[in-house]
Amino acid sequence: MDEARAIDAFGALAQETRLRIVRLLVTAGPEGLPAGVIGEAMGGASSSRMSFHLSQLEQAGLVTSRREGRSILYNATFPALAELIEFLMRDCCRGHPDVCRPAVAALSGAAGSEAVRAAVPDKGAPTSAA
Amino acid sequence: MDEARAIDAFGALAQETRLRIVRLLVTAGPEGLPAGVIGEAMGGASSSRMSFHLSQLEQAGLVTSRREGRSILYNATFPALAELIEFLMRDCCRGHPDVCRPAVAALSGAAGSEAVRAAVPDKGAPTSAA
DNA sequence: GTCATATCTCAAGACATGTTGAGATATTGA
DNA sequence: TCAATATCTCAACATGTCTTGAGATATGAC
Repeated sequence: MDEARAIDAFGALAQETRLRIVRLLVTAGPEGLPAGVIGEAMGGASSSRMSFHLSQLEQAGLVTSRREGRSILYNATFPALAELIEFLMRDCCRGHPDVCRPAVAALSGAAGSEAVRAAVPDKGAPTSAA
Repeated sequence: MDEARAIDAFGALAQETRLRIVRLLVTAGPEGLPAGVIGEAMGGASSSRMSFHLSQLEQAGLVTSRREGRSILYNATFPALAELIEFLMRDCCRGHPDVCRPAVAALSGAAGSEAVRAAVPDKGAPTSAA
């Protein structure tokens, strides 16, 4: 993911309604949800407001849409989310792998395991990264 | 990291100058850089422009500042970056751990290793997450 | 104290973003 | 074809963001 694309993605996520939409669609999985249901979940947002935010997310590449009958189903673009995470991690781990370890460790739930230490590279960065 | 804080952070990163500042400060490490040097690196941005963006980043918790002589040194807040990554991973891995694995794997540079598979939890999610 | 340096603060203007409401478009069923 | 449903598109408005330039503030050297 290049810088411009990351900026678009960050911008798309920097808004309450859109961030919630993404989280909702992530939990909804690959089947997706129709715009109307998403609007309901957003507290009964107007259709034009939904359309606006959904198109912003789609332009940013974070969701995709497909028509199914009368409805248009949206789903999260998981690869784009993964790339965004990777973009952030590259920035923040470049020379500071000890910073990313806690994030990965928190994910795994387990204590700072050997697995985590193995997953995050250690290029000999300082430990006082705070 | 809660939703509101994540939105602030995403908003702060959704701007070319600010994203570059963060990347610069990450590579600069814990010693940090003076505002003037950062401005130079941003193509000679005006001091008021720098001040604006740096204060945005500081409000979002992504950088911290301290005075040292005449200069004010800024450095990246690594824990905040790590929390942001964790926030994103939680969203995107909730039920879809196979999505986060590539990101972690890309970080480690190594092929999709056992270490990575161990670091990212597998709660029995579908594999067709795309 | 005075001066130079480094940075911040403030106000103004241009531009971008988010919301609303009215109306257009596509799909389905009677 | 007609009506109902689901969603999009557009224009208008309010609000927020970014840049600029002028001036204020803090620090250190003379």
